[in-house]
Amino acid sequence: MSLKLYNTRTRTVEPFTPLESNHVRMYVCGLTPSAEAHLGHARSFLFFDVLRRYLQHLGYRVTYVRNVTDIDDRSIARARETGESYSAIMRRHYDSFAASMRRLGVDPPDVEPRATAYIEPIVEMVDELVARDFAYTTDDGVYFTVKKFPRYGALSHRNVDELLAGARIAVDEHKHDALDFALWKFAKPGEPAWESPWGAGRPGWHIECSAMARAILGEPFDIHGGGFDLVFPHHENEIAQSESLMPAPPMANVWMHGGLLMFDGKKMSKSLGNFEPLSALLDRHDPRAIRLLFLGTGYRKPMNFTEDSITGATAALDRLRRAYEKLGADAGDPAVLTAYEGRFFDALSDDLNTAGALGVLFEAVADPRVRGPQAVAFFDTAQHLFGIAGAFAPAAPALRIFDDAFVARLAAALGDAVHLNGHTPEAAIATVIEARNAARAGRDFARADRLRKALAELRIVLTDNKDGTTSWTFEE
RNA sequence: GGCGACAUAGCCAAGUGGUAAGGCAGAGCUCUGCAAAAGCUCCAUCCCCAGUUCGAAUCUGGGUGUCGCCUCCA
Repeated sequence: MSLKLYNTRTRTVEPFTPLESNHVRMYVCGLTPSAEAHLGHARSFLFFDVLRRYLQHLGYRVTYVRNVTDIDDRSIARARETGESYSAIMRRHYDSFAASMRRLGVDPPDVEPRATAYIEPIVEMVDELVARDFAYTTDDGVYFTVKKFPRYGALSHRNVDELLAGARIAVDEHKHDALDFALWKFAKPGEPAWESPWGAGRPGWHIECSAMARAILGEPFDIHGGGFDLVFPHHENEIAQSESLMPAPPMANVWMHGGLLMFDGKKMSKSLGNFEPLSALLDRHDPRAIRLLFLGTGYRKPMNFTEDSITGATAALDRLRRAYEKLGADAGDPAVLTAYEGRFFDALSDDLNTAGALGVLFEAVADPRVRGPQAVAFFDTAQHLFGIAGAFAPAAPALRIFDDAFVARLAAALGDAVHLNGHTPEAAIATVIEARNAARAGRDFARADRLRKALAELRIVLTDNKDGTTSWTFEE
C-alpha cells in the first residue's frame, strides 16, 4: 500500500505524492522556549520524528525544518520580572529541551532556524506585504489585513463572519479589524528591537514561520506540521501571509497536526502550568517506554497522560525486548513473516497508524513461526522506525541507588551473613550472589532466600537463568 | 455564544458495512527449591434511542457525555 496522510485542510486521508519525485520537504512549528518543555511537546515532535523515519524508510530523501521561536512577549515579561535577559531564558530552556529530545531519541531536524537569525527575510516579507497593500502600519506595529485574503479560514474551516461575531475576540483600537494580526511589533522602551523600515521592533509570531519556510525550503513545499492548537490562528495566518504573495498557492500541500496531550483530563499548556517539566519526567521513566506509550495511540487523537500508562508501556517494552532477544537463529516460516510484515507496513502507510502496526508487532513476537535472521531484520527495522532500539539514556534510578552508602546498606540488610568490607557495589552484589548459589548448591534454601530478600530490600532483583548463572536487575 | 473532535473490556487502544487486533492489569494451569521469565487457557459485542441495509462498532437522524479551538500555546 502506498503512503496516505490525513490533511487538515481537506479533512481527508489522501495519497501522498511529493512535489519533487524523490524528496520530501517538511516544516514543523517548533518550540517557543520561554518556559520548560513538557511531555506534550515531546508527543508532537516524536510523531514527526517517526514520520520522517518512515518517509526515509520508503526511500525518500527528507529535508526536515523545525524552527525555534527565540523571541516572544512572554520571555520579555519574564526577563523584566527576574532580571535574567530574555535571550538567556530562551537559551536555558532550549538547551534543556534539546537534551530531552536527545534522551528521547528524537533526531534533530536538518535545519533548526531561530527567528532572531532570520530577521532580514522576515523584514523583507513584511515589506512585500506592505508594498502590495496586504498590510498597514499603526502606532504600535504593522498588521496584516485579513479581509484582503478571501480564503482566510480555509484550513481551520472557519467562517470569517462567524469569527467576528464571536464574543471572545478582543477589541484592539490599533487594528482596523479584529481578525488582523501583527506582522511587526514596535518596541517599547527597554524591549529588544531590530531595525526595520517602519521602526525598531520585533517580528510577530506568525511571520517568522512564513519567512523561514520560504527562505529555507522554498514554496510550495510538501508537509507543514505542528500541534492541533496551531491550526487556528497560527497556521491560518501563515497561509494568509505566504499565499498572498505567491503566484501559485498553496504554501504547503499537506497540513498535519498532532493531537494534544492531556494531563488530568485537561490540555497541558503554558498558561495552565499543569505539567511537569519533560526533563524531570525523563529522570523517572525509560524514554523508550514513553515512545511506546505515544505510538500506541493514533497521533491525531487527544490522549490523556497518567503515571499508570507509562508503567504499562514499560512492561510492554520489556516484553518486546525479551521476545526480540529470543528470535535467535532458528529457522522460521518466511511466508508467515511476510504476512506480518505486509500488515505492519500497511498500517504505517495508512496515515501512520503506529498503534495498529504495534499490534501486528506484538502478534508477530507471540507467533512461534516468526524466527530466524529474517525475523530479526524485520524487528530491527520496526524498532528503528519506532525509535525503541537499544538504550539511549542512562538509567537514572540505577545511578541513584549506587551511592556511597550502598554497600553499607546492603551489609546491614544481610546482617552477618556475608562480609563485604571494601567491596564496590557491583562486587558486593556479585559476592552475595555467589554466597546464595553456594547455599542453593548445599540445599540450604532458607539461607538462599534470605540473601535474595536482602538484595530485594535494595530493589535488586535476581533472576536464575537456565544455564545456571544468576543475573540481577533494578526494580523501578 | 460560534466551530470542531471524540465516546470500543478494570485501564490503554486498533478496527470506518460482513460478523470485535494488540498491550497493561487480573484468574487458572504447565514449568520452576523459591522468585522471575516463558508457554497454554479465560476475560467486550462496541454511550443511549430511532432509522437505512440481507448484514452496522462502522452509514443517517436525534440525544447524552468528555475534550479542543475561538487568547500565548506542540
